Amino acid sequence: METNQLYLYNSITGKKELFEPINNPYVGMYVCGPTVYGDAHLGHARPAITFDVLFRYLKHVGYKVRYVRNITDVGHLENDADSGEDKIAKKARLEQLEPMEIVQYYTDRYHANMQDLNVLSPSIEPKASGHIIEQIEFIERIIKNGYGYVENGSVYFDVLKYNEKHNYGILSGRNIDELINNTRTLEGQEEKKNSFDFALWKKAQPQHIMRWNSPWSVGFPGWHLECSAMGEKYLGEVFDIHGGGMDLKFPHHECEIAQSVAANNKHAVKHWVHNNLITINGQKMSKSLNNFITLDEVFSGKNALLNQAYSPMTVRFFILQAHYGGTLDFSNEALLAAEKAMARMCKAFDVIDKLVISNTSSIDFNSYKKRCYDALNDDLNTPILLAVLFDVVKSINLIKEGKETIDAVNLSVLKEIVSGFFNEILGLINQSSVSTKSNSIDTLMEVILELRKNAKTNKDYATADYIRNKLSEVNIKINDTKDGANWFIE
RNA sequence: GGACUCGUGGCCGAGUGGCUAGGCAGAGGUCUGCAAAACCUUGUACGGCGGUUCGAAUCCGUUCGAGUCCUCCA
Repeated sequence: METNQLYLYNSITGKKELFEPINNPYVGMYVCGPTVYGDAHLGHARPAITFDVLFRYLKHVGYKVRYVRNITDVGHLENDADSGEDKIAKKARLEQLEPMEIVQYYTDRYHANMQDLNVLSPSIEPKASGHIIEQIEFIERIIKNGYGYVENGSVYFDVLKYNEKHNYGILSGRNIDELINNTRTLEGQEEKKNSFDFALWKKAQPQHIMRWNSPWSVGFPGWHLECSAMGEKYLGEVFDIHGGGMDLKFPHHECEIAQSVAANNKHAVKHWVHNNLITINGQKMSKSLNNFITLDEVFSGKNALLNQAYSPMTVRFFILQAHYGGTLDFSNEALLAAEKAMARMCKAFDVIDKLVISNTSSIDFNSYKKRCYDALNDDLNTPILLAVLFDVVKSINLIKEGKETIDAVNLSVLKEIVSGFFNEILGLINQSSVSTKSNSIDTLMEVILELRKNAKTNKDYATADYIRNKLSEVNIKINDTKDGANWFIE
């Protein structure tokens, strides 16, 4: 699709911009992945799905995409920690486990959640702990260029110095003067020249279990460094897209920009894309606020905030029903609405193979297809795309009822729309058609429905209702239609 | 306090200077032994107050409210 023009909102310019790869047809995309010290929650599903769709769409239109999503397994500090203690190390002590054991455990669980959500694996999933050498080398370059200083075994980034020639705050719209006035006084800041300087390398305290040798001290890399180092390693000094949650804009991504400019004298990222947050009761869902629902809990329904379990596909649909740039508020009502909406869509798609093919078509499915592309090309507008697909659903139903017609050519376009946009790009899976594929149960139900049909013919409604009610108790639902009865598992 | 974002019908959520978003719920209907489901039809919303305009929910100002960030947490 050479004519396809994707416009993406660029956080750094604040405008929708035509996406043009630096090195067509190759596209490099880096997205901040999870910190693996706990189970993923609903909030983590949002960036994963957002950038999964972007990844899928870029591939769909013909680009060769290398998608790098990191695993953060070192270097992060507790929000409320007494004294800057590595998050993972702390949990390790509490649970009497090796840090890497925890990393492995939660990484596996994260992967399982992602698979449930039908999120494709990234091309490369690098771990911070596996790139200590690259990070040290990156720091050396920053120091050599005069933007880092060593103090007591730790290395800090000199923001003020950087800001003389460059613009610190370019992404988040902050300026240094405000940072000076507004930064709170915190403990453990004495080593830094300025409160807003950030660490590139941190000397390990005795309680830190995760530690590596470096030219400056035995310690661990700073919190923003891994993305700069790994992005450069796998995507080059300059690459196309960097994604992540809104909450990462400052300081994380701001610091990344500063690091890359300090090391290479150029901006590493052409296009910044930020997804918004999932809120609950209007507030950000996060670990620190302790108002989160893990994905496992959503899928099982085991959380006091949940009225029921919601399938991974319901969650995916729910997230896609909102534009990635806006907040999305969690509620049982909204999840339930998504579940029903998705079911209705799937049921319509199920009847496509049973549609009667006419000589002419009263509906032009190519125009739907165009609207699908238009929706995605306008800053990945998945809610609009879903609205178009609901128009398609309506058309399918009208054809089914004989009120509209479809010919063979349009039928193939219709199938293309479903497999292309619904399955391939949005990554949704029609589970109603998948779950009923069991030969023995099919045969069994055929027999039962036959017996019930006979009962109905004989006006033995007591027996007919008995069959229906009893099976309903085990979630096998029977519906009578004018073409006979059908059944499904609820 | 500062930076930024947002405020749309019962709920979720698009959009935008004049033309139906969509979904869920509700209402009416079709179908039907009954039920359920399915399908069809249906709503006239854009925080308050000013202003610009032939015309604003959409632009500007102001006000109220909410949120995110402002930390050595991604």
